[in-house]
Amino acid sequence: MPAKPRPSERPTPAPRSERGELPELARLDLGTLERRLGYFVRRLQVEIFQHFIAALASLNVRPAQYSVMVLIGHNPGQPQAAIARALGIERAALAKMLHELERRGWTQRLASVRDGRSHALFLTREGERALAGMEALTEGHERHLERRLGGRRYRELLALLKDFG
Amino acid sequence: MPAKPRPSERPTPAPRSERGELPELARLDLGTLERRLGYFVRRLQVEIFQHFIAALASLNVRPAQYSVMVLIGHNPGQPQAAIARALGIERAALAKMLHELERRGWTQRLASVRDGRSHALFLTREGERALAGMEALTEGHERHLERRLGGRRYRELLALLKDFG
DNA sequence: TATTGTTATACTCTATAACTATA
DNA sequence: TATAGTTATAGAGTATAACAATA
Repeated sequence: MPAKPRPSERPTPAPRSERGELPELARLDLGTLERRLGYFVRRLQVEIFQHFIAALASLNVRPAQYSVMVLIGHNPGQPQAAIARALGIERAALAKMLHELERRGWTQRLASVRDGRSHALFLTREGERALAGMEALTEGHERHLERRLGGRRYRELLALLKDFG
Repeated sequence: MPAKPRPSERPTPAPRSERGELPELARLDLGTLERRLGYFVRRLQVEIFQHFIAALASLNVRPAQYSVMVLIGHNPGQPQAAIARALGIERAALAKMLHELERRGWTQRLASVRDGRSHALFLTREGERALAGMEALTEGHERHLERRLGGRRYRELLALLKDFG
């Protein structure tokens, strides 16, 4: 549904984009946002997460849950604090998430033999299977991003960010 | 506070980072997250937003509020729907935010003369001043990001993302 | 019929504090 | 005294549906 022109109600003419087209779709002026890295990073992150959630809708898995499953899968036996620290999330948030993952039968907490305070985390057999399913869907999601961004931009972004992080 | 080594409680040796150091700080294996653009974009976005919020703490302005102020400032007289669409946020969320911005005396809603349904948005005189303050602090924030990421990576990221969005 | 702005609801995320049990 | 895990709370962000007024 094509929108109608938006009225500018002041003598001050609303600035137009540099491309010179008519304001039919009201391409607004981003102003100083054009120079804010956070603005563009946020827009991209939101788009990526939305597509990720849709891609994994059949498993009803959110990005944060996926990242926890991956980390436990690659680091079995680690305590919760180590996982939380590695992902930059709060211990409290992780505890709540693990409750849910355990309820689904995907993760397991075993009392640590070396430190009575900590829980060693593992995936269950079923959790391994679920993770395999997530990885298959996530691969498809990643290939979608590659097409969406263009292979070159995708690779350059990944290299820049990975090198930094 | 240096942490102690984390126990791996299974025969399976926990994978270590490629850098060969001892697992004193338990650098965990990111596994397949190493190939997920969304993971790195999210980590960067969170770091940027945290610093932004701290940098503008004296004004108590959140990133979304700042982006709305900038857009209204550069596109005076636009209706709410146009602002919401340009920023990719919900009309409902914007309505709530404008309530707050209006309460602070920074924005103004005038009934549109051309469309009885819509409100033309403007910054007040005070809003213009507040925005100027935000821009000064945001510039400092942006220069911090440039140092943090390295000037080259900062510029490359901004160019890649801006060109895409 | 469709759109604008609004309100209400629900759910997720985040941040914080307080608590216990261990170290 | 510090840490690990837990619980509870509050706040922000997001998504959705419903509604009145207007187009």
